[in-house]
Amino acid sequence: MTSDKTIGRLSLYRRLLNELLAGGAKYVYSHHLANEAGVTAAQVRRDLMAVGYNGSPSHGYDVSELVESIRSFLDAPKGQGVALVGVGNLGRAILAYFNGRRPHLSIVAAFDSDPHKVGRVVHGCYCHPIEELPRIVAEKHIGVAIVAVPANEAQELAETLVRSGVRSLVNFVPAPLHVPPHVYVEDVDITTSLEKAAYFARGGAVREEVLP
Amino acid sequence: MTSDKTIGRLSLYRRLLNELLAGGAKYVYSHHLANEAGVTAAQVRRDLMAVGYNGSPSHGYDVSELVESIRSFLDAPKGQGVALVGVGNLGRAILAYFNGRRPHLSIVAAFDSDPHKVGRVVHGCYCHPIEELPRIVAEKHIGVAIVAVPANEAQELAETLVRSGVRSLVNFVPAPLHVPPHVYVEDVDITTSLEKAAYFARGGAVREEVLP
DNA sequence: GCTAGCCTGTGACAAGTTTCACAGCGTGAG
DNA sequence: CTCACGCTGTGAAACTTGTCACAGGCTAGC
Repeated sequence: MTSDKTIGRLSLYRRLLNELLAGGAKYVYSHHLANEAGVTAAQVRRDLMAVGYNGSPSHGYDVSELVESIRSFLDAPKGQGVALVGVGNLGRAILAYFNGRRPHLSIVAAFDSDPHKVGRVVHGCYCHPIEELPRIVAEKHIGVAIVAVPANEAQELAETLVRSGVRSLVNFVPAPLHVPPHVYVEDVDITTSLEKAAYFARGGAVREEVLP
Repeated sequence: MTSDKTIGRLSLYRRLLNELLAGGAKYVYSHHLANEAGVTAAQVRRDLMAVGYNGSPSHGYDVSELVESIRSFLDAPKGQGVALVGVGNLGRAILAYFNGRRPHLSIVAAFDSDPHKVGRVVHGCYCHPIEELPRIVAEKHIGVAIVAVPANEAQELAETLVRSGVRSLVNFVPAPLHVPPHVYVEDVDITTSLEKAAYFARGGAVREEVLP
């Protein structure tokens, strides 16, 4: 029922709220959070309906309580293990990016088919041979996988992952993956993003914010 | 008038069509292309209305003509230069990713504020000091910039880029950039993508908490 | 030459998402 | 105490995006 886009914004709100918390703020109004996030106040309030936390009309939202509500809504109760497949340039950058930062959502295993990479520890993560993927994914109850392999290996890999029990993929390959309906795919397509940006660089982009 | 999402799909269609072309296909039907792209046939036809190319009811679309039509619709007539700012792990991966592959949309300059990176050639791209950004962007008529710097430098950088004449940003920083309305921002937020994937990995339907 | 079949292009409709607008309430000023 | 204010939560309107369904037309086979 809760939409894709709402989930994405909740993730963003949480990060912004954590910053506010670090800055010492105790309460926050929807319009303030909206301004930080670049959306409207009504949208923030609508999104927060999904998590079920109620703010006070006089002070707004209690920042730490709201963070906790979003956390219990978004995060799996027991944490969630993530597998990274493909330890090339992009895979290594992703590992570095997430390294240690996220306790509840960490990359617990890396895989590659290249024997030169297998056995190495990359940014704190051991690289297993791709053949062991089904066993390790099952043993560690990994539900999410990041696909960062060459394009021609992606579809076969996706099928292996799904057979091994993965429920959700983050796909960095610029080609659509064909998976059964119960599997969620989040595409991160840098090529398309760049081409969109190039298209809108000419012609008119219409946004509403201004420089602070 | 043509929406964001249509542009993204056109970029995808073009890549799929190029693959078909490489495979020797001469004609393609909307339902075939739709199947490759993971969308419906009606959507493909609707999207292609934007580019103005007409297929034939009997053979479908002429692949190479269609590719050419999409190209002339999407790409800037004289090509488009792209700047990359931030030559860290992610920036280097992006450089490697795009290296040489795209003639009409190539990264023509890289920038970093770290003196250790300045002057080095990374994946075929010279790294300039950040201070020279306004001059080089103006001289090379760069309209698109990729933002891959630490989060706390992103907003200031965005303002510098906009002042230097950049019209469009691809933002890899997990925080929204505040820019004037004429500037387009394409967010590529890996953190949010992963959190979305994690959310949908569990049934999604099964909410653990109900009303208090 | 005619009919059956399948395709495209597109108006009309449906679904999904965002914004509007207002009731209701707690707070602080007078 | 009372009033006015400004905020939240939410039904309903507005807008955006995707799908349906069919007219029109080319082709193939008879």
